[in-house]
Amino acid sequence: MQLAINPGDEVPIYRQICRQITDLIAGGRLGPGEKLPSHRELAARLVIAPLTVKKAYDVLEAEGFLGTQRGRGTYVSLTLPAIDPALLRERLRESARRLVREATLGDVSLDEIVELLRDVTQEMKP
Amino acid sequence: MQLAINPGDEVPIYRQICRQITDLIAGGRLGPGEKLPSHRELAARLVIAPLTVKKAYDVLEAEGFLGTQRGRGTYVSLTLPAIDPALLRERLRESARRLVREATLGDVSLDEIVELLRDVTQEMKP
Amino acid sequence: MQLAINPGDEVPIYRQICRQITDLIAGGRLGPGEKLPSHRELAARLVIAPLTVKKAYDVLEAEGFLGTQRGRGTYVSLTLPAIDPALLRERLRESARRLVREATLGDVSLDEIVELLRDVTQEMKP
Amino acid sequence: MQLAINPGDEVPIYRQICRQITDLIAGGRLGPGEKLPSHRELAARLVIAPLTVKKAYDVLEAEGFLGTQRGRGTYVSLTLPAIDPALLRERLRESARRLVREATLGDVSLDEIVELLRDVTQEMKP
DNA sequence: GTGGTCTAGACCACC
DNA sequence: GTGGTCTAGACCACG
Repeated sequence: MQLAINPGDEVPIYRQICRQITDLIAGGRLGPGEKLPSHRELAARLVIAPLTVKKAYDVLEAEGFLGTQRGRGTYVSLTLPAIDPALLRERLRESARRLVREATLGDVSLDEIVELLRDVTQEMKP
Repeated sequence: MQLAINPGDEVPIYRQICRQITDLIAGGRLGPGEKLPSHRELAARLVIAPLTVKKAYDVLEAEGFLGTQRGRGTYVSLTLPAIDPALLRERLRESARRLVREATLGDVSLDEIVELLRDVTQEMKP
Repeated sequence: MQLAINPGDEVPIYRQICRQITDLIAGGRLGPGEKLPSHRELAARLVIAPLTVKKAYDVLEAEGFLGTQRGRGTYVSLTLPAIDPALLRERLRESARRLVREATLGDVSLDEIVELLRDVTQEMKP
Repeated sequence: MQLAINPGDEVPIYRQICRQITDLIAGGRLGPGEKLPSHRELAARLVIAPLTVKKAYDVLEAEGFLGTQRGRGTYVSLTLPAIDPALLRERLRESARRLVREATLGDVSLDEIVELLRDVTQEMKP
């Protein structure tokens, strides 16, 4: 598992980790039951404080993506969380609106956006 | 001009205001030269602190979307800011990635996303 | 709001706080929309580290009992979380089993247990 | 003897084992003098480390529920331990409080809880 | 002043 | 070794 964090970024480190791990899961590069590095090890690799990684793991566990077993480690959940369809729709709408807003301000056409989406999808698939 | 803010949201109130105003501009519902309500008035309408609206206006002015004329009020800039193409590309990519990530986790196909984008675009146009 | 924590206890401090706050909510002594003390203030009162209280608040927020607004404070949610009925049943069953087990080992009759439940209920109501 | 453990649970595995064995004793399904499987055998059956089962047996022996005879195995004690009444009362109170808390949050009436208790009691008797 | 994040370091329980 | 908890202290962003 390979993550890249950017300490100077506006989005907090622990959220960057969350985002990248859910990306890996969504892309199938992290499968159900797979073991993650211990929070200490990952912290050492990323050269950040262990608690920061642990917070990311905690959030993902609360959201149902990960499960931990004391003394044994942290694993990808066997059953990924079902999302409330109404909530999902609203989230997607908001993200779509954001994308369109940014595109409009930059004079980027809808077709170019669709192209970009395909590109990004390829990038994320395993 | 009609805005809706959500105090409990993760994104700060002043940014919610910024976002919605740029939305209105991008959608053409706020044209160049148009006058905005005073920050005090808008604050009263939204039931928040005037300083919060002021901060939003300040940010938008710094970004070139708005201009203020002392004693006369705040107006939409006559010439909207040109955005650094590289920065724009990166922002779009990130937003696209986010959309794809959410769609994948929710089992929503790319075609459905494209449909959603068209829908949202219609909604935002004046 | 008045809490009592026991640092030597087997159950972690932050969970003691969670438990007592949900108790207050369940008993109606903390109503929807009510403001909680800041995590720093509560920490000072309980003579523990602020982060410990914050963790409790974070957990309760993730569970839907509390909501926070940056710069303004932490409040009891206006809409308390709906619990999955199946999950609830299982939890209740497990708690009931535990109670019966302890009672059996101590030769306490079911009637005495019912009496105890009434007693405890009174104690928790406002 | 049939146990079910859940590695992902918040309560440690060795305590899950303790709890279930005391359950069996309290319910009469494990009588005084009865032989338990060796810790190695039980560990193999549960697919966990032998040391974990050993720890559970050790705790139960320390509490007086089990007795071991070197080279012969582990047995249920002929005389079950008397429990400190004050400690018992406090434990019962806490478990009762927990049950009431969960019931209140889930809008379950006290009568339904009493019904549930009778049900569970039946289930646990041999 | 309030919450949000990060750090460094400690001790414990579990497997 | 792993995760779980707690501390003391720092800096930032928000309202």
